Amino acid sequence: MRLHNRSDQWNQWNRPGGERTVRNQNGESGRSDRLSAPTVYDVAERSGVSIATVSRVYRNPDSVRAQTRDRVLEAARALGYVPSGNARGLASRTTGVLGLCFPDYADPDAETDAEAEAEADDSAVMLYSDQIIRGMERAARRHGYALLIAASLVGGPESLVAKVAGRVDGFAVLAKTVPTEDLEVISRRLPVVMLAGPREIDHLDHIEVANSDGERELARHLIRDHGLRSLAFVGGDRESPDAQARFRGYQEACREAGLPVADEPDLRAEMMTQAEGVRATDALLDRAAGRERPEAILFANDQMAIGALHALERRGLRVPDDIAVTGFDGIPLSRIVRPSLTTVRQPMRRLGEEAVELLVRRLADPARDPVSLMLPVSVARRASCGCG
Amino acid sequence: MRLHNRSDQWNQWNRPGGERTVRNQNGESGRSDRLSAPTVYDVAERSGVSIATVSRVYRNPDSVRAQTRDRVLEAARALGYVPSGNARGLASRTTGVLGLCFPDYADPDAETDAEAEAEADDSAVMLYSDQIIRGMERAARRHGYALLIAASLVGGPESLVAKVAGRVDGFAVLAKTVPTEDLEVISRRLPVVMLAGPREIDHLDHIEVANSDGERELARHLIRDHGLRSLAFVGGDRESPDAQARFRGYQEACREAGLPVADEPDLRAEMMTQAEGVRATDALLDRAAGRERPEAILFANDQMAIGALHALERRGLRVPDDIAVTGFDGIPLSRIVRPSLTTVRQPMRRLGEEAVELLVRRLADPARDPVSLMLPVSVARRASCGCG
DNA sequence: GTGAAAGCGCTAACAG
DNA sequence: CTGTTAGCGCTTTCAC
Repeated sequence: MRLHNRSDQWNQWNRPGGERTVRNQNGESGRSDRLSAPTVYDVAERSGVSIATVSRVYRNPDSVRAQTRDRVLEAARALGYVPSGNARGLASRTTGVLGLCFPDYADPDAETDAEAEAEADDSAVMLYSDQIIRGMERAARRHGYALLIAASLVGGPESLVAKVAGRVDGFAVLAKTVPTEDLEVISRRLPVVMLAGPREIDHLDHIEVANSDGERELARHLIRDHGLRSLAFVGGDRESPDAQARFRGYQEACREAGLPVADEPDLRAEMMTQAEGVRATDALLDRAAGRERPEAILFANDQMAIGALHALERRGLRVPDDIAVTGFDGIPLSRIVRPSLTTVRQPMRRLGEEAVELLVRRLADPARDPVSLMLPVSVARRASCGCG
Repeated sequence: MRLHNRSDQWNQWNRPGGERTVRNQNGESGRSDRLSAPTVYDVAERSGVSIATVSRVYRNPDSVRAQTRDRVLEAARALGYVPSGNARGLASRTTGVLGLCFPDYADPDAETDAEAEAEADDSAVMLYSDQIIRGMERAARRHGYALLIAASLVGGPESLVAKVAGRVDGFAVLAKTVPTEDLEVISRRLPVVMLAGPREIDHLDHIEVANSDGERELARHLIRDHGLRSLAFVGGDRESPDAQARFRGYQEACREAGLPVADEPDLRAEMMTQAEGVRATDALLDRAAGRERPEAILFANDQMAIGALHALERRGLRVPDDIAVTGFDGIPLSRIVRPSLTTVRQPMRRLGEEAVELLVRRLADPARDPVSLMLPVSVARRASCGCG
């Protein structure tokens, strides 16, 4: 317990703002004043109340007599008082902010010209995180939170992730964004939810998308409804859990239907871009030159499928009459290309919303068991498979 | 100056974490520990250095001997230490975060089903802020900042804007988002940049888009290159500075060309949606029933123009042969519709990037004169005017 | 309903 | 290179 707490001492120790008062007495004001913003002390002094009351006016207005409150608010306005989120957070140990870390798809230093060119292709990728951001922002707002976003950037101990972690009450992480090791440490101190990837750390909440189910249903549709029997699958990076799961769904559908089950995708593309879709298609067709070509090519994402559409057109093959094509993701472009692309829609916006719900829920009850959600997807039957 | 500062006293006063140590001695650990996160004191103790050194390891790693640093880092890792952004911000008076306040386009409580339906139309609006967010996030990251976003929501003294303002080093505001009065107060304490609207407060930095120039050039193109002489303009809300400026550009082009200059748009639509575009088109054509119809309709945004495309098709009018149509904004959909829409592209992504640059610059030099940027736009000549 | 006291966890001179 | 010290501005019991 504290000794020597005579009032005069404490005023000096606890309220070193004596100089602030002097500054105000000097009549300084206006723009250049920005460096030393007014504090509760200034507002308290000007309105003749204690700092506690000023605080109450902002935290819980009803606990202060209306007259007092108005005096405080008026003083605050006159002074240009803006409560410091930092001080508030420090004292209350909450920030009122949720966070999102997502992968750094685009190089921030990229040439602006090249950007413009690449935008068409690029935008599909970006929309993924855009949608999640949108979903999170809305849900967060509904719960009274703001959203702090940062694309990941590897770094020293002072990485962006750490910065985010230190400024939020909890946050979501897109798969492959933050080193598992870091997450291990951070998640011991605040709620983290993993999005759209493997769970990695078992005590975390976690949301994934039904990749495998979606692809299985899509393949089933091709087999059962269109009677196709000779399919080919173009996968993605071996490391991508999404691409893996999609291939697994494809395998399952083949197995179910009594078709030969491939061990591996007929082809893999690392980046899963349109360009790679073109390449893959050409390779596949060249390879099948002698024999009969597949009746359908299933791609692990829309980008590649759209590339395939171009490649096939160039080769004079009609989609879906000569060959069917499908994608995965349900990016906006998929609805627009000709023929429109049959694909599996991912609920990205909802992913963001659910992430917030999970965070809010865990904040309310840190002891609850880790949750793992699997969001359903839906097959969009369009022209490229012979529907619509 | 402080009296009685004997070490034993000060340890007790300055480091009330004595209890924390006890807690650790109790051997508590694991998930439920989340409430009392480890601090610099814990890390310092465990690694046998002072808190200052711990701090240095994170702020300026090179100022600490490698061996010491590793000890600290190891202790931090073991403890699950995450630096508190709040404490850091409070002590250093900076947050390393920039903010963005944008309008609350979509009701966060909207039915999710209805949302899905509305998405097509909705997405155009949303993309506006999405693009800005994207631009800001990238630029912010490049400068080492994270981005805090929040759609505006009116409220008491504790509005979201205030929350954002209290947690960032500076922020951007989309026009019509924050009450000017609030901005007045806030901008006295930290840098604010106004985006895509009138400047409102004259000492603020401010970026707008060359609405008037764009529309003028577009109208010129119609008049000079396509030889059209009878034009109609469908505007937006009387209060919208954007819509106003676009109409002004249209007027200028008419004046230049010696055509009759309208005082008012031929028609106004408040919301500027596709549906209103349909309505406006029908109204315009019905009104002109007897007389000859205009050779072109210029809409204040793409949404309406796209609605017009539908309406015209329904009436059996061919675009651009029977009548030309133009929009404004350059939303993705404008490139996709048939005929593709001639429009004016807004550099929304760049808006976000420039906003960050302005903020960073002002942070570096608070005394510099307020800047007002006007971002150039470009006319996209496509099918709906008879080009492409 | 209001005030006084006691920190929240970190940074930032300033010494050594 | 490392430690000591003095706050940063606010929230929070506890008294009154």
